[in-house]
Order: sequence, then structure tokens, then C-alpha cells
Amino acid sequence: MRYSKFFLPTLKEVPAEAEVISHKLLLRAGMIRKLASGLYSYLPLGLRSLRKVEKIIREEMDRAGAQEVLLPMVQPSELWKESGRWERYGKELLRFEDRHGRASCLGPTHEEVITDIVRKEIRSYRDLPLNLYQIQTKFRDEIRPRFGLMRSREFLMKDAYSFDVDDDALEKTYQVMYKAYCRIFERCGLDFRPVEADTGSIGGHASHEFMVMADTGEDQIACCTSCDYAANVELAPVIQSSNHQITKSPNHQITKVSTPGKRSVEEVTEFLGVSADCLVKTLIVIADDRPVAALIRGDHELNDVKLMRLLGVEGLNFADDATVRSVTGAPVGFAGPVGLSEGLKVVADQDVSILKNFVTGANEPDAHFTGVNWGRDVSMPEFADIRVITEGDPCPRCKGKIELKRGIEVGHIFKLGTKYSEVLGATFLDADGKKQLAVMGCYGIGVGRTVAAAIEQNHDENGIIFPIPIAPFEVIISLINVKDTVMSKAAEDLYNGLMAQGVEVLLDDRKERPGVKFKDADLLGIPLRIVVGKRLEEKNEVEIRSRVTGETISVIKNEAVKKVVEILQ
RNA sequence: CGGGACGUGGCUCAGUCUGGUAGAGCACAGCGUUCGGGACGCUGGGGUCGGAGGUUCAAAUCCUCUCGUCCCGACCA
Repeated sequence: MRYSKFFLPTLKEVPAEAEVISHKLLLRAGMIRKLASGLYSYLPLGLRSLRKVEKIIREEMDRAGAQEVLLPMVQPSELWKESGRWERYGKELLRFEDRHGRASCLGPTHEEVITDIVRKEIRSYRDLPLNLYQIQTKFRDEIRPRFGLMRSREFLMKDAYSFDVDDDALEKTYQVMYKAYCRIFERCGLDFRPVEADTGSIGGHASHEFMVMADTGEDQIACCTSCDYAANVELAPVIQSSNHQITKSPNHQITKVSTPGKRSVEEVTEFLGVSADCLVKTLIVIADDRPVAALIRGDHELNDVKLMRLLGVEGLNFADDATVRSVTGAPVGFAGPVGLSEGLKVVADQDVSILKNFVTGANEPDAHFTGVNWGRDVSMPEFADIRVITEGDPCPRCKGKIELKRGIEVGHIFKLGTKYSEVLGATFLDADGKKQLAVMGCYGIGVGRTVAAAIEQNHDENGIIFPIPIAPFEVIISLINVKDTVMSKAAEDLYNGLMAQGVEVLLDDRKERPGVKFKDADLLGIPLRIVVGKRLEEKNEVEIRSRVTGETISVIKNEAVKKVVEILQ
């Protein structure tokens, strides 16, 4: 491709709308443009990267035995009513009526449609296993689209759905897909980690997320420093701690102390001269519609996913000031377990069960209790693991140490089981002629997000540093002086020579000054840059520079093609 | 949806507090000089100041409403 003919509008300055680095660079490098909130157009350069990721995904899906299909984006409400998700999915499901008044939606995911196909076409265990995938646009009417391609409303997703005869067969399929996912992200040149994950609204038993490691990632991952355990912090179980400095001391008297205006854990502990792990904070949350008190050690954090699971509810929010006041009798910051009304559900984290002589709010303004003890001062609540795992906690698998890292979720695989085959009636006859439910799995990859994550992980102050497999071009030739016929000829020869070798190359033949060409080349993140400049007339040499290392080598013009092909291997 | 910020040539922003004839840099067009890390000079084109009401002799500026964008929380590839 010739740069002078290529539609590639780069930006010198960062558009005001972009906050995160991938978003800024995608815009600056002329890869995407925004149409409206959460809606982006891919420009030619962006599309090239997107297509490369797609190609890798297709190859690995096909290798894993999945077959490509293409399902409709517009879907009838009837199917969604059958699965129960028309009511349950919430406002992310964009619903509308067609001209005949038929309720429809834009597909945010395709379990319903695929299961409908399978239930109509699959009769026998001989037809299974079956694994179908598509790469298609999804629409989710996100409450808050953000970060450019990271969370857009319309986005390109690879989604696969597997159907097996039983759990064992699903397990095998799941493993095959797990490996395929690893290969995909390896081939994309990304530093990633599969982590155990929550199943969320899709449902099912087991799942893994594939996280591209990046400090700017939205997800926190608990990783073991000794074994290969890694899990989303939402899910990572906490091993109950068995010892605590306070457990050996004798019981103190419960004492009400005045703590005027001291609400936060820091304020109270500093005021009373105790450490945060000797304080029990009482969080009033609204679970679905019911207030619940959650007791957590002062230095720990509530894990709302764990609490939601424990309570069996779908929604969890912190109570507002008025609710806290009516439930505890005190403003926010002074709640405690002592003397809470009988009717209020109380759940305590397991790690507060061994505490003695702890500090809590006194359920009245500007007052706390010290020396609180279980049994004597407060009846034992329900104890459970409801906190977020933290750095230094023991690994749930090997008792090694946990460290926290950040990642971007680019893929997610689930064992769905019979959740959808049951409600939609996807059955087959087994070898004994008995009707059985198909056992399903589903597997998603955010294609655009993968490109964004790659940038988030690979960039510097000058721009993108694309991994070679997903770079929009492998090589850019910076022709320093287009008016110099010798240089131009050399650049053309290189350009044609590289293309003949199947190398994807962008020839910067614009009438621009060298500085402009260098800046743009860096911004676009093309892995190799060949400079055809003054070394050509001096020594008949061109320079090959690596975008990653900045390392530059000079080679004789006629050997450049060979050298480039060699480096790209 | 709750909380916060912002809408001024294509882009980045100043001007708004304290009302008085819309500015800069970049980009764009022309000419000249330059030419290995986003050049310089001269000339030129381009803006209903997001929109609608209102206050005023006078509104980018003050008031009301509205639309849009971004950031922080719940969702998720």
C-alpha cells in the first residue's frame, strides 16, 4: 500500500474525548473514529489489525473442530421469552418493534439462536459433539460505554457454542477450547493469563477468563507466586486465617467511647490508636430489596460477588444515607453489630470470627464500642467468606502467597451445562433411545477489544508497538526524499520485492519532511521500518529499524528484502 | 440511573468569574525558503460560540430548559 493513496488520517494531538492509552492511540493512528457514544467505525488501518486477529481466531477455531456459521443480529422476542432472558437480561438488551409490531432485539449474545438451530436439527447422539462459532457484531446497550474499543456498545465478537452428550464430553470440548484460546492469544503475541472466573449472568458452572496483562486493565487478578493458580478477585476464595495478634489476649470490657466525626476506618483507628485489623466495619447493603449488614475486618474489603452468591440475590448496592440511618439509628460511619434490630440479616466475614476485643460502631452518632467480643456482646452471626482476597493472602491451592495483578478480559469460556438446552428443549436420543439434554459450553472473544488490549500492553510515548502477528503492516518504508529519483527507485524496488515475498508493506511516498514520516511510523506501531535516505547514495545501504527495540541495522540495498523476511520469521 | 466535568473554525485550547464588534497554535489553500525526528516567512479561506427560550440598549459570557460528550460507581468480550 502506498501511504500517499491510503486513507490514514493521523492526529498530532490527542482528541479530548479519549482517556485511556489504547483509545488515544487508536484515534491518533487513524484506526478508528467515533460515531456516537460506544459506536466506532474502523478505518482501513484499524480494520487490517482487526482482520488479522479474526484470521488467527478462525484458524484456531477450525483447528479445534469448530465450524463457522453466521447468525442473525436481529432476533425475535419469542425466543428470548422462552429462555426467560427477555425479562431477566435487563436494559443492555436493546429491544424494539419492527413495522408489524413484533417485539425484537439486537443480539447481545447468541445462546438462544444457536440452541434453536440445534434443537431443530439435532436428533441423535451420533450428531454430537457439535461446536459452532461465528464472528459477528454484538450489541449491548451498556449503561456507560467507555475507553473506546474496550467497552463499546456495538462490538465484534467471536462466539462459539458447543453441544455434547454429557458432562465428560463437555469437559473434553472445554479443554480443547481452553487450549485453542491459549494458542490464539499466544499467536497474537500477547502476554496473557487464563484465570478462574465468575460465570455472571450467562450462567453455568465453571469458567475461565483470558486476561491480557496490563496495569491499566479493569479486572484484578489474584495470582499465586508459587504455583500457576490465577483467578479473578471476584471469585478467588480466601483461606480463613487461623491466627491473629488479638486472639490470645484476655477479654476486655465492652466500652462505649466518643468518636466525634470519626467515620472512616482510618479516622477511627487513628483516633483510638488501634490497627485496622482490630476493627470490624459494618456495611449496610441492599440485597435485591432487603437491607443486609455485612461485617468485614477493617483492613479488608467486601466482595460483593461472593455476598450475592451467598444470599442468592441478583443485585447488591450500598445503602444510601437515609436507609443506613433507619436501619442502624446512626449516620453512615457508626454502624455496628451490637444492638442491631433482630430482623436485620447479618453476615460476617469468616476472618472476623476469631477477633476479640474489637472496635465497632455503636449505632449512634459519634460513638464506637471497644472491647467487643462474640457471644458476650453480640450473638454469633452467619460467618462466610465474603471478602476480597488481598496481596499476601495464602493461595487457595498451594498456600503460597497471592499477588494482585491487573488485566483486560479478552476472552471468556463457560461450561453452561443444560441451562439453555433445558429451557429451550435441545434434546437428542442416546444409544438406548432415551431422550437426553445436550450439554453446552460457550466461548467468547472480544475481537476489537483484543486489538485495544494489545495496544494497551504494547506502546510507548511515541505510539503503538504492534506485535508482528496483528500489526496492520509488517514493514513501513520511509522514503526520505520523494524527489530524488535514485531513492525513489530504490524504495519502489524494495516495496515490490517485499510484496513479492508476501510481506505486508506500507510505502511512505508522501511529500513530507523526514521528521513527519518518522513520527507517523512510530505512531502507527509498524514493527519494522526501512529508511531509504542518505546512506543510499553514500554506501548503497538502507536502514532497518525495529519498533520494539529501536535497534537499527544498515544493510546493502539488494540484501534488504532477504534480511527483512529473515527478521519477520 | 446517581455523582462530577465539559461543549467556542477540522484538531488542541484561550476568552465566560467581571456582558460591549470572536482569538491563538496546529491543520487546510497559494507563493518562497527549507528538507534524517511533527520546519519557517508572507498571504488567504473557514466559526449560527451544542440547541431552544429568557434577562439586557447589548449575551460565547447572566438565568431556565434541553441535547451531546467524557470521567467515577452497577454490567461485561
